Amino acid sequence: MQDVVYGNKGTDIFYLFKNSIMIIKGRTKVKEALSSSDYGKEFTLKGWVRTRRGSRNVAFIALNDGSTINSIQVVADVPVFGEELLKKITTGSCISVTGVLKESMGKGQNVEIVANKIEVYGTADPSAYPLQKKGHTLEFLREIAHLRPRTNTFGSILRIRHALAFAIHNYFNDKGFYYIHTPVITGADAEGAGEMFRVTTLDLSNPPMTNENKVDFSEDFFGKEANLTVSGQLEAELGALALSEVYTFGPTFRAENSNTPRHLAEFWMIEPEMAFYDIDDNMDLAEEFLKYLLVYILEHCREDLEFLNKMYDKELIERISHVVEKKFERITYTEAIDILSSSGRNFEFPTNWGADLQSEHERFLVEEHFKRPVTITDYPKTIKAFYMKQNDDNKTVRAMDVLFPKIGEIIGGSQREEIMERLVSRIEELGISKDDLWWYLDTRRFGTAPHSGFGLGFERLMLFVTGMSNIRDVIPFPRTPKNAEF
RNA sequence: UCCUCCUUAGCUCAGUUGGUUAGAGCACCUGACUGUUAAUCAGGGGGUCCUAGGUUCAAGUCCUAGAGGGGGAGCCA
Repeated sequence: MQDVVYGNKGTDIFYLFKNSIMIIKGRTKVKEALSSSDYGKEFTLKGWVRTRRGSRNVAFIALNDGSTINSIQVVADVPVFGEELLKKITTGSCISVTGVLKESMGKGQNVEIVANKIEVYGTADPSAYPLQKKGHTLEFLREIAHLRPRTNTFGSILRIRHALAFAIHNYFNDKGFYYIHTPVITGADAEGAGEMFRVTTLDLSNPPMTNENKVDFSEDFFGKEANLTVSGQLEAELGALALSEVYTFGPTFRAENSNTPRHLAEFWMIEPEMAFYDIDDNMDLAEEFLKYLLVYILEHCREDLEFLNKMYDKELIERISHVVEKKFERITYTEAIDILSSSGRNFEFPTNWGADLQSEHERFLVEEHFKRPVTITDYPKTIKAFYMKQNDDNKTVRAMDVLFPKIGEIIGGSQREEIMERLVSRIEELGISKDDLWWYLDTRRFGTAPHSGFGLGFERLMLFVTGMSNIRDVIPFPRTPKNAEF
């Protein structure tokens, strides 16, 4: 690598680094080679073998290094390399190939590498290697999550996952938001967002006990009960009431016994929190944010999207584009109930004001009635969290849920209650311990401000963007009830 | 957690009213083949029928319980 000299033109430094990454120690990535037209030039490529086929005289090796969904065809003369070497090059093996780029004689690819030198880094016993050239079910691939990144499907998903995460940081950074790291271990037990995983170093077979015959957590590592976070929101609010606009993006844990294609015990959540935003500003941000991310993926992950569109979901790209183009519908909870009850539809669960909307209701609104994403606001306070801003009707709160086609609720958020008296009275009504939240309440005591925020489930968005139907297939190593393998 | 369906070869599945030695395609192995595209052709090996009980002369098949998985629901992101 060349020395990096800081100088007059910052952009030069960027390109210096960029080039040094494209070609590392003389290695070229498959993606670069495939888009090259330097016919006759020698390249060295390294990657994993997808298939090998051929005849007595010539072997064709499909080589993939994950830089793109496409594999490059390596052509090897059998007499030159010998059957002994070529025998080792089976599906799943890892090789280094040095050869000359040529226009392909065969159909199906534009360029190919005619090998001069092949080195086998690692063989993969074909009778034991679980991945075949044929397609596998997603259920089977879940059982071999350590190898599934080597498939076309999971290569695409992981590249899209990366791009989506990158786009999230990009969006917020450009907009002047600060990324803050909220704690993964929390002593606050009052968030009410679900069952929590306990964090402890106590000896579970012989824990210290109090006089009242309860486990004595004062002896535990933190001197009190501690859990894995179910949300970074309360801490994010602290950041927003100092830095104005912040966001979190980190792992979140829920110990709910949820066995569905939409729930994980460990998932990633994005939680922006903004001072001086009311509920309408919040909705505007959520819509712009989602559309930015979808456009980013459409522009940067085209080949992967086309693959997923072809193999799993024929309407994927069309659906994403549709959401980008349409203005999200905005209605209140009360309006939603009216639409549902006058729809003439026979729902399994009848609608009545005060009850939460069921999946079937959300699907009807999004997929049949409006045919576009719907943001529902002003829910009854009885079915929403304590921190949401109370409306003057004394019945509803300034909550907002964004509902997406196919996957339902993708964003849940609200304007927050910034008035101390109202917040405390709500906390007391719900029987939540005020003492545990002293630090949160201090923000309302000292320089409180109107503010809003929302939570976006990263894997839920991944479901929408990839067209996958099970959330276990959009995270590398899913954690669900009875499953923490790998 | 509830409802429902499923579990047979490495993978995907068939297996009739319970009845001899449990099958197929693909994969794998061997061989053939002058550039293949999920290569093709011929031959071969490969089974704890999820687990534990039970009914029966006889269970892959019927019954009970359990485990794992899919779909739906609830909780939610």
